[in-house]
Amino acid sequence: MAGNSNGMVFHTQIASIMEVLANAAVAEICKVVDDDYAVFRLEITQSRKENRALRRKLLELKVTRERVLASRPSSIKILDRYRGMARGEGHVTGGHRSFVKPAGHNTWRDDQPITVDEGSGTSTQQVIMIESADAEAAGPEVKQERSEGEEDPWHSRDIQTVAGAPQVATEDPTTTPAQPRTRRSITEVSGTPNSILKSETDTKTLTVHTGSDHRSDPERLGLRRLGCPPAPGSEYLPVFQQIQKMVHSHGDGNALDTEVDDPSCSYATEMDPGNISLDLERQTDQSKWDWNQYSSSVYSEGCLDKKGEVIVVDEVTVKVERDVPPTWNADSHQGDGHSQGRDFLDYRESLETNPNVMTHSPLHSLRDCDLVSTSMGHSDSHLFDQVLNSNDRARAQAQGGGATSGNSKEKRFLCMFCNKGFSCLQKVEIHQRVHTGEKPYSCNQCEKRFSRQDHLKRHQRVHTGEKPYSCTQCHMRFAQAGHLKMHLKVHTGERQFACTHCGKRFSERSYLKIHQQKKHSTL
DNA sequence: CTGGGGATGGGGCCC
DNA sequence: CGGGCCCCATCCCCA
Repeated sequence: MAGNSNGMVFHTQIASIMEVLANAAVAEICKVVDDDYAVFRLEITQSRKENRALRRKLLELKVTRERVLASRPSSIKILDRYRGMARGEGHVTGGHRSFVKPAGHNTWRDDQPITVDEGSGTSTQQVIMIESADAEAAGPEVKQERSEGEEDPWHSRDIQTVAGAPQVATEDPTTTPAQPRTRRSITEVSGTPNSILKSETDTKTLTVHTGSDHRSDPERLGLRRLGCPPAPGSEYLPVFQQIQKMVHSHGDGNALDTEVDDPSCSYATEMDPGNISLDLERQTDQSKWDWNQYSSSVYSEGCLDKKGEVIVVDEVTVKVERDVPPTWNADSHQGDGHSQGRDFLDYRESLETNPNVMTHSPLHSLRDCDLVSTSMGHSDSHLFDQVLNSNDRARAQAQGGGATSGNSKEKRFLCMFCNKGFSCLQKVEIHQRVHTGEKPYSCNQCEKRFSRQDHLKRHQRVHTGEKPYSCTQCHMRFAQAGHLKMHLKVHTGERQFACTHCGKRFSERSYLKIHQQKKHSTL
């Protein structure tokens, strides 16, 4: 019995000890979880605080910008002119007074790289200008815009707990296991149906997601090569305007706030970081980069104004994704072989292998523009550092005697994007509009824009009904010589394009091509 | 499906 | 050098 009694006491003691240990373990686990959760909440809180600060800064910036614009009659003149142009397609949506494309375009039109949103206290825009100084290190080339006195959030992140959140005694923000984050310029757009900014958070990944099927775009041709890469050879890289973020998470896009407001950790709390709202999908809208907007802003209708040439990229929608290295998303351009992002990659690749890039770019005068500097995080800087370093390398190589031949008849002016050679500066500048999407010449009757003046004139025959080319065989008249030439084949019965597979002949190469695609696509 | 017309993009050349 | 034109290619729309 005594043994049993001792055994009972022993078991009781063991049970007691076990209970104490279990309680201690649970308490420890709870503490750890609470701490982690607190850290997470602090991250979110900090993000919100940063966003608020950034928003205030942007508002201040906007006010300053308005003052600047108000003091610049020429700028306002351009703005007003464009508003007149844009009355057909530009809409003032909600409180955001901005020129937007028709529904489904998700592009903005601005008269200047710096655009003022009127009538909305919440609408802000921010402009990124990547300034590539000659032979300078890539780092300083990317300017970080900060308000005065604002410290780098990476280095100075004051931890603040939200009411109701568990207190964390002394968490060193710099040593917290928080995910590295990247501050980005944020454009908050309110009232723009296709440009909804759900919330603002930091982002880790800059994803340029393009690849729109321009066929589905009513203004497809105008958007065809929008958002092409910045000019690597230019002293000033393009201005990325309206870096807009769309934060999506768990359906409603407000999950971040929801998560933040969640009750603090407890025994029952399951923390699944992967399911927390930081797990945000990237999603960018198509046809985001409309260099035409820039064109119409810089140039008057059908008139090329060389002043203030900049390259503007509208609306790069950036979303948040965890653990993804900064990269240009080349996989997101399915269905469009000429996607903008792909262009950027191509251009980067070409830079790497282009020893003769010369710097003949209309972007050179960018320095004359009083642009707002950039606000980019280091991941972005890293991204563009690659570009800029490539740019510098290419430029250095060019200066080293790559393509500077003394023979003026040589095609020594190389396109900085595709390395194609041209005999004179003007040609290469015009050609580079292929890459930049710059369309300085706009039709004053239908808002269409063109990269070349002769194309504009040719287009305007559509409105005038002028058909100077008439068929001598019939009464058909055509606006273009090529149309007449093609038409003449109707009379001659010429079918010079034969299918190599079945022998069928066609009058036009395009017919043959379609035929082969449909009939012999498997060959 | 094919053909025709319209429109646009881009290069080259001429004046 | 800039404007203009020619030419070609491509795509879209429609009958």
